[in-house]
Amino acid sequence: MVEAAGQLLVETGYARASTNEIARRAGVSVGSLYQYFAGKEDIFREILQRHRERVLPTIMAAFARMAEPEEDLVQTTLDLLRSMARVNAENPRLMAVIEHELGWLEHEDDAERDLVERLAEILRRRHAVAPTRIAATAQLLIVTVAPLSRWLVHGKPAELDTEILIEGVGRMLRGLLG
Amino acid sequence: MVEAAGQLLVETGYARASTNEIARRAGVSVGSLYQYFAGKEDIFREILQRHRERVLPTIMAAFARMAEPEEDLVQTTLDLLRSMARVNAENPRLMAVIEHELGWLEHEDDAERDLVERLAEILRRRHAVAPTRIAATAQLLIVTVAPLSRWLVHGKPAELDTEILIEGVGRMLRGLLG
Amino acid sequence: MVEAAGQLLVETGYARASTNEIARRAGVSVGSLYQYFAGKEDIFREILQRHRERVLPTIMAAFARMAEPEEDLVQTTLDLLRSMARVNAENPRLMAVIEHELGWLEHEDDAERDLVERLAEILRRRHAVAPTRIAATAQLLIVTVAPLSRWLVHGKPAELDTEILIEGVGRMLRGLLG
Amino acid sequence: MVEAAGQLLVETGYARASTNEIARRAGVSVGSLYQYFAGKEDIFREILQRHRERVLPTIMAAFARMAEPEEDLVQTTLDLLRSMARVNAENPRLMAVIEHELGWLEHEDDAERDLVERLAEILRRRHAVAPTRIAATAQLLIVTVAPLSRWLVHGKPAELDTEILIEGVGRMLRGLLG
DNA sequence: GATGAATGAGAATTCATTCAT
DNA sequence: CATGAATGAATTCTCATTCAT
Repeated sequence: MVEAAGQLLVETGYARASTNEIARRAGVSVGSLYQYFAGKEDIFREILQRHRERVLPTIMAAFARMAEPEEDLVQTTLDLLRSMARVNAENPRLMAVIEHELGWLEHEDDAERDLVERLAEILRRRHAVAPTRIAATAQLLIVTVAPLSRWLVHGKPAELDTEILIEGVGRMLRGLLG
Repeated sequence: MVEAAGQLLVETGYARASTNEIARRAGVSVGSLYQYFAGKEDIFREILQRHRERVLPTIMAAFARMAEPEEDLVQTTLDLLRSMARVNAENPRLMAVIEHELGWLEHEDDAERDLVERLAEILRRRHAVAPTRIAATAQLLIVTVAPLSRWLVHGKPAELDTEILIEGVGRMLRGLLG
Repeated sequence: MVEAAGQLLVETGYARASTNEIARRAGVSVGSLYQYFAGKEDIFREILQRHRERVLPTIMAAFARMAEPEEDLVQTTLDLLRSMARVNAENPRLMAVIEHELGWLEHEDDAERDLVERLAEILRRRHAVAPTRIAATAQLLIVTVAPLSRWLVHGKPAELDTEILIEGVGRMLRGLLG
Repeated sequence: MVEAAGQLLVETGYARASTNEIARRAGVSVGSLYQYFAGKEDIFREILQRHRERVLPTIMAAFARMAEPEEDLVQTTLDLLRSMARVNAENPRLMAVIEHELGWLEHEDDAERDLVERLAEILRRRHAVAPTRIAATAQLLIVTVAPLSRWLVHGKPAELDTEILIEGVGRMLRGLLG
């Protein structure tokens, strides 16, 4: 059902994705759909939820490595970027549309705030940057890496080599963290 | 009329902004609206268009300064970031909604591609980076600065100081361009 | 629902017969109407269809009699004319409006072609006319009888006696077939 | 203007032929259109009117010949049929649509009634048929020849030879007229 | 729990007609 | 007379949601 909704979201957009059609594609009745979801929005909130659950472990794994003092911060961040790009690549169209069309139904940067908090904690423990700059640096990392990972998948022109881009990002990160 | 549409977009979102209500607010009849716009989408496309026309001069002015060899590339880029944030700040709610709700009707690839091209030309003339890295660097600058400028206005937590963030961006840029 | 549409068609014509009003008269919601019909045209196409299904058995029965060698061709054709006039007379207003207003949505060529074919076969088996004239004669019969049967019901001036007219048609048929 | 309306009538049908589009095609403003016509219906009534004015002289000429005792009634009627078919052939699509779509805006069989009257008078003077059958015969002739002439132009299958059909009609007429 | 027909408010869009310029 | 922008009532059609079976 959520899958059917995802398909339709990609094909027609949120507005034209009707609950009846979602149910039809999922091979259930509209009635059943309303047994499991409170309404149309709720289905797409679930899509968002699953998206986060898919992405979060990747980020957490990267954070775990970043927390290790012997790991290079820049390298692990670039690895994170690569991982995120890989996750996005699983269903690039869907990921793109989730970003484009489902933004309005989340008030909760809670998740993002939490990530920033964790990253700040890591920077603090590793004495990676001056204490006054920790919060801003953590934010900047999150705010920069996320759009980049999406763009790498569905925005990047084909003629641009990914590794050269990643190397450029590495320079940016070294400037920020160095 | 476009103004009325913008207001409604902010207040109710794209889906609930009806053409009849837009016309009513603009003080004209629906018929007139359809004399000037091909349909609902078209009105909002116009909003997008005006948005771009509002933003482009700012970018072009910054590019002009970047092209001057005596200007510091990083400083002018940060100025660009500040200018864009200022433009976005003129009507933060509208900008936010344009981001969140109107993404699906833009195919602004051409516009962005053009910007990247101009920026690449500047980097080339200033010998700012190695020739092999020009394209990637230009892309990275655009892809990084654009979301940042938006985020500074409608995503940034209030407790974070803008200047510290900008300084962080400065470090990233110096890393990239240095 | 089709009945309600028929009523409205008679009362107001195709253009002024709105889907909402049709639904209201049928005692259902517009939504239901659109669950069963693809659109406005579709409802009226169904009216046409039912009309044909009502008329066809009459024609087929007459054809069956015409196929019998012992039956008089002219008499059975006149009987067909009378039957068709009777069918049209069941709801003369509706038949008239179907003629006048629904012509543009029929491509009944196939149905008519089939009738001509069957009639030609009958003429051939009965050696009613010279082989070279069979096709033309069958066509002529169909093309002449059909409008006549309609005209008898909703075109004929009241002061004209039907039987005298039918007798006249008999003369024509005898001329054609004799 | 009437020409533009005729074109549109053929291309889109009465319902979709808008006054604005008619004016545009005619190269005048809607305002002007309403200076010359009382409304949409009026334009199409004019089309009907011109249609009749185009057809009537042909019929009258044939009637004049029929009135001559030395002319063969059947032959002149067949000539009329040929002439009418020729008139229809000038713009077959338009003639067909006029019949199909504009029927509802004429209450006036006055014109037809007049024709029947004249034909009856001719039959009476020529003693062509028994007095009791004059009215019915005249009607039958009109009612049969009119649809036939239209059908010859826009309904007749290409593989059917016109002259064989006309010959068949001749037989019918000879049967009818004695 | 599942079903899916029924609902009907609400949306987008059209177009005959008017009237100030 | 000509113009054509403006009008807005009316129409077609959609779709989230309900509820009796």
